[in-house]
Amino acid sequence: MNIPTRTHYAGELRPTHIGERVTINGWIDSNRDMGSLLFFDIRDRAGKVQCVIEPSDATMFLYEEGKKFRSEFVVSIEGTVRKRSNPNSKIPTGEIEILVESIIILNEAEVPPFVIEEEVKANEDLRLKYRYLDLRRPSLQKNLMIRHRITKSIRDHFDARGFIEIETPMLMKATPEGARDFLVPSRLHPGEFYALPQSPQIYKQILMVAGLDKYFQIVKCFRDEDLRADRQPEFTQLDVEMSFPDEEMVYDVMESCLRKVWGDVGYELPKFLRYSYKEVMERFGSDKPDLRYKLEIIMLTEKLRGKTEFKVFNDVLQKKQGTIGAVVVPGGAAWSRKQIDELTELAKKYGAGGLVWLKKTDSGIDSSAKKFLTEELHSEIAEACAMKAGDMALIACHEKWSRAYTILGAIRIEIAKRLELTKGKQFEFVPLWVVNFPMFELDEESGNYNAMHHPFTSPVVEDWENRTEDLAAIRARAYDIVVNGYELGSGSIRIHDRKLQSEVFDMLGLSKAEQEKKFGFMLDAFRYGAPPHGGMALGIDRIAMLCAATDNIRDVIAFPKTTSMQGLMEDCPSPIDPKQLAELKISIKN
RNA sequence: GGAGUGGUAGUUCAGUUGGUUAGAACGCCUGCCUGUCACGUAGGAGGUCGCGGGUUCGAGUCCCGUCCGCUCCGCCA
Repeated sequence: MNIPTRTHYAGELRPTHIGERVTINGWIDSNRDMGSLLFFDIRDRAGKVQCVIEPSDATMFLYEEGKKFRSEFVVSIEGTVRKRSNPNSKIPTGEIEILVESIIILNEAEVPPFVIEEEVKANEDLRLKYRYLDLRRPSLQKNLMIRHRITKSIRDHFDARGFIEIETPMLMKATPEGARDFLVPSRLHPGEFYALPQSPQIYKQILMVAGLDKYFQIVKCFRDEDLRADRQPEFTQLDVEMSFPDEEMVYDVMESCLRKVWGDVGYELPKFLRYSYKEVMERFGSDKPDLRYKLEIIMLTEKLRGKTEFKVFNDVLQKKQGTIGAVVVPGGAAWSRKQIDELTELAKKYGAGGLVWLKKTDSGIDSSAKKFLTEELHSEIAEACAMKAGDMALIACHEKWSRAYTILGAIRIEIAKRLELTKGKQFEFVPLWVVNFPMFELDEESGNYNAMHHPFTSPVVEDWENRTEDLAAIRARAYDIVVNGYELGSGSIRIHDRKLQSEVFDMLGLSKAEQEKKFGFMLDAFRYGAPPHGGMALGIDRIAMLCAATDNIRDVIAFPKTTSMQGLMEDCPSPIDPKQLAELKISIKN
């Protein structure tokens, strides 16, 4: 069968095409049989258009063929575009229709397991199993087109600035710091393994040593960790590295990149805010705050010190890092016991013992800790929180500084959700840099220090030189980009000095032997003239989520995995055949 | 690893205190219909109540286990 050559996409036909003879190839979206008058819509990736078969002796054969149409048949039709007598203002092609003159059914289709329509009703697992059907929906096609626009925009941007895209290996050395690696057994070297990259971090640094100067790559990365609504086991990063940079140079190239990306998909990105890690934690209770709304946290630690007999507060205040803070719910005095209980449960999930509420009304101030706090203290708290009559403050505390603010941050987000503070703001973007992260983080379980960013991050020189036993006080030359509550990516100025790198490894508890074994090749590279360098990595999937206004990462990935890391369509992972397995066993053995 | 929540027709769901033959809407099939576009209209087919076990005269419903989806905590240098 000759496949007729398409002249137009269905969705692009407009009144300017009236009178033209066109050929459309696509899927039957719906058909409406009026007896002897037959309407059907043809859909392709550009949209859909109505076709009509009118009765006459000459077109009887068309009518008979058209009667056979069912949903999702693949057809080719030829006909003439004409103005509709009854226009449909709801669709872009609504002013015209195609008067059908020829029909070819290219392929039939079984009744699909769910109706393919924009207002999706089927559950996600069913849609994932039949992903090829779900992907026929205009919104998912639009998301993939947005994603294409984003990567195209990024490549243009970095190309114009003299960056070159270089591919790095997918089979690399396992470096089991950080996230779990996906491992690939080596057949030729039994007992040895490759790992899939969690990031091309070391390769890109070595490219700087090699003198490539400005590198970028749009690259798949893999992490064998549990999933979330915004996290997949394989994800796409924009990876960037440059030689001889300072922070401002990185900020400039990344900011202008994102501004161009957003512009190319149709939105204007405002000026980036800049906050220190400490400031975002203390004001918003998160290192990736959504700043489309305020609801700032109010510090009460010093306000309450020595002023109360309340054991819950006093126990916390005795600890070095003990922190008490509050978030005000505008109009929250009207909240029910049940609503407050739900917030309390949320706080407990994040490690709080409970929540104290304090309501201010025209008749005075009431609180759940009334027995323990004086009336005067009630007023002081209300004043510190700048409460108006009708407001409620939710007070939480924890002996650990960052935990206290994390609890308050979670409450802040939940309040915003309940008050619908982001409603209608899905295309309002508030980008910010979070800077001055601590270099090290104390792991409470082991008592060891971990790198907060990664072990290749350069410390702030003066902090490093004046360091004490409190390693958490050392700041890193690291930075994150955050937009609307999503960490879009992070980066740093790297260590390029072999000795310093080795000292940092020491502090992280890596013996010299381990350093040599795991990172020897990198330390070796640093022997031969490593330039100062730094860069960043951004999550393309999350950028696409924001631009597509979805909070589900699966909506911007063609073939995503479920939260238990399965591919429902292809059914993977899956057992392998015995021969493969036998060979694998040999590879793993020893 | 943990918590919550869901799993009933092709799909989305309802199903009361455990009680006769498990319902609705959409979809599907057949007929009718010349301006529909969520077409209308008349009729019809369609069920391993996720799976396994238990309690009971009797289980979609109660109990135990298990699998799967989603969300979250831990985790994600």
